[in-house]
Amino acid sequence: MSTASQSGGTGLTSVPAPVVARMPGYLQALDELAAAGQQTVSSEELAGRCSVGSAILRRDLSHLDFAGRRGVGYDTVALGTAVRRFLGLDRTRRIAIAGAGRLGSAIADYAAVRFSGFELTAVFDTAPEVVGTTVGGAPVLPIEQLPAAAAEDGIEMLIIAVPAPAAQTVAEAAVAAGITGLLNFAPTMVTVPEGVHVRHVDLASELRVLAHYTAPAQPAGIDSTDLRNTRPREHAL
Amino acid sequence: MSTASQSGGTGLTSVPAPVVARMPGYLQALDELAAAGQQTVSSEELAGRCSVGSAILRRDLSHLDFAGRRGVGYDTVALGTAVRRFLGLDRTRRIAIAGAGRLGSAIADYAAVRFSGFELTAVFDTAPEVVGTTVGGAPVLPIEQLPAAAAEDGIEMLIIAVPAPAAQTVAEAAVAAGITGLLNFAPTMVTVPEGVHVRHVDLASELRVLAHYTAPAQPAGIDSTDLRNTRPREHAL
DNA sequence: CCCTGTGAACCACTTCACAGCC
DNA sequence: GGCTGTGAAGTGGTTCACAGGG
Repeated sequence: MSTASQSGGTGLTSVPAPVVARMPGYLQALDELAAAGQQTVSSEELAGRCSVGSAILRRDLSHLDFAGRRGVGYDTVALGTAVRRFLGLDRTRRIAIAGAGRLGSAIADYAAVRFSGFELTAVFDTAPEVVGTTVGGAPVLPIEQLPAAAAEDGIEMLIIAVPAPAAQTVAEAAVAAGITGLLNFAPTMVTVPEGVHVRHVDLASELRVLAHYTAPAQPAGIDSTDLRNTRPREHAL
Repeated sequence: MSTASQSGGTGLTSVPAPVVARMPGYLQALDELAAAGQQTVSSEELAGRCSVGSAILRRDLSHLDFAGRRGVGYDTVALGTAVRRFLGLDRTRRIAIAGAGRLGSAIADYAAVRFSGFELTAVFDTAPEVVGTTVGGAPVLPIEQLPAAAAEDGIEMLIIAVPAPAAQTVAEAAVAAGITGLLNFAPTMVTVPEGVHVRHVDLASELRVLAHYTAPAQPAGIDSTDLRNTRPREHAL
């Protein structure tokens, strides 16, 4: 069985992954509403802003330790707080970036890194000419210092923005340093031991998926290049 | 939030969105295998490389106009061709980037943009000092020329890498120019008319989701430490 | 009434298991 | 024997619709 240990792990009732994935959207909308001075939202309105159905929004929120007011709606600030806590953002999370190249620098300067409950602690790189400089308000350190800096500053997450060949090595160093969350931008799959979370973000994949949806209808025609398979299976749809 | 809306104009895709999302992973693995000289793969081996089950891989491939050989496996090159066609990458797709800032430049230089079946045709920006330069091998043009360039060069997809406040405006210009696929990196939701596909890629959301999974168990409420590698490719940047 | 919260129905993707072909 | 392709069963997220509180 491949990935045998996948859902077993930490036993208890976990929140479905799709629900977790929607939470940041709710949080952003709530922050905007709160900033605009709106005190309450109905599930209908909030759902509309997030392009989801109101039923699913209500069910998602039922996973939170929070209740709305029937006949009224949700308190924007209080719900935002609840969602933040759910995401583990009720305290500031320390993050670092591996790779001070163009991508790493762009990410470092991206406001979200600093204003969404995160604190960029360091950027790691191997190139001597960038070590010692500052990127996105954080010092660029030699990658050898990752373990020490991670332990010292309590870094919990690492954004991997290095070339593909270096990604696995960086990931392993990060794991060894006690980091348990990786956001991998390198176009390579990294493997990590159980207990470490990796989210892989791949521009090429995204573009390719988009390409599928923007492709004109092409019924499989005679232009087919493979002639070796004698059975031209007809697909059901 | 990820794109779930398909229903392309011609009623083509009845292929489930999760299947489409996994195809790029198969393609990359197949390309690697083919480059390594391996002629056939079993579903077991290919699935292992993509961290999915072999059953799901076989079912995914059943959506293609392609057949493997029982007792042998799949021809790596031929299957790669079939997957490429499925993704609409059997012909080169023209793309452009809006925003020649750090992020836009990083994306433009990203090899995947050029070596995965895409051709970067132009980069658009408003800043006079960058217009006229070259980024990632493509000319930087004033954003006003988007419609003309899109029509002239047959641009089908646009990567939005502009500041959030400009994203919706850019999206509307793109739609008006006949572009039907948008990859939005701006931390804002853009709304488009039906028939246009948007994939939203949000670093802040990714980090927040990761924060949830790396958060220590919480006293009140539901702790969820869900390890499942749920959707290996969904968001990017 | 209005809007939330949720049991129950629904649907869609996943997984199993094996028939069919190599 | 090995491996694909697929009906059938299983699972889990979504949607419905209404009970229940303000």
